Amino acid sequence: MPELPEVEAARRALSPVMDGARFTAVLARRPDLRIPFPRDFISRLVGETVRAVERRGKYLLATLSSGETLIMHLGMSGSIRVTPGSSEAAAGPHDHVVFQMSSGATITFNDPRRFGFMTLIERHARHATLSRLGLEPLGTDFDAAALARACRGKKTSLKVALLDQRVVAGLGNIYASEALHRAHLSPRRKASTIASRAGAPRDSALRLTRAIKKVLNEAIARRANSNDRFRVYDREGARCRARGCTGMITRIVQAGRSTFFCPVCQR
DNA sequence: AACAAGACCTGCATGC
DNA sequence: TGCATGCAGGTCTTGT
Repeated sequence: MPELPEVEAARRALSPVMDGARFTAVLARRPDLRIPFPRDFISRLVGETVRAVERRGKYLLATLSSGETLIMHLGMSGSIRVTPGSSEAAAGPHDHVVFQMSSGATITFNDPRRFGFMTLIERHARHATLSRLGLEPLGTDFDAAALARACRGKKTSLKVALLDQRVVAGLGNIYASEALHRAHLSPRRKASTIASRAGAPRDSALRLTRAIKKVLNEAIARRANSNDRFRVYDREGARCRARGCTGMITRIVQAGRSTFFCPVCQR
């Protein structure tokens, strides 16, 4: 499920019950998530106070008073439940981690496919993937010039480049397709074509940055991922929703993943 | 170095 | 009904 908007929604749910709160109990019910828990995961958490819950791309980061950071990733099917009061009895299938906080809340991490994980690190820079994440699409330094720079010289398709977390952090398979449609750019274009030879942003880069922000902000504002709101994702064979366009949404496979686009209005 | 393909794991929809 | 197949919103590793 989770791309940046869903992760941001999780952050906003966690922040009020975690910020300034202490871990009073930690339950790791199933040890074999994508990354195994570090040794002493529980003892390093219990008693610690959360300074803040932040998000970087699709990663949730809870900084602790000890200086360590709790990293949470929802993978493909992960979700986080926040319930008031102690509700250990409610732990169900695929509830892998349960936090009891001094704020009174119970936080439950559920993940059927177990592509998600939780771990503890001493410093952000120490985490290989985290330290290599690309532009934060809702951050202040995300603009056409930065995106063009990140795509310069890239021979992959635009869609595959947008999926690469080292280019833009947080876009996933749905919103990469949605942003490209909104920008009227073909997912098959070479990524480097949004920059001039010298690396300056073309008009397409400007349209794409605006489209990415718009698509993500709208999704955050509306919270739920209801399919009928998508312009292209999972709409193969349906009519293009772009103003004045009579095209039909097409599905292709790029880097092993479905891409949906309109071949008429996306060039 | 950059890219494609396969791997990880479970659940759901489809078709026979 | 049962069973097989293919697909899913993410990343990591392996091989070219």
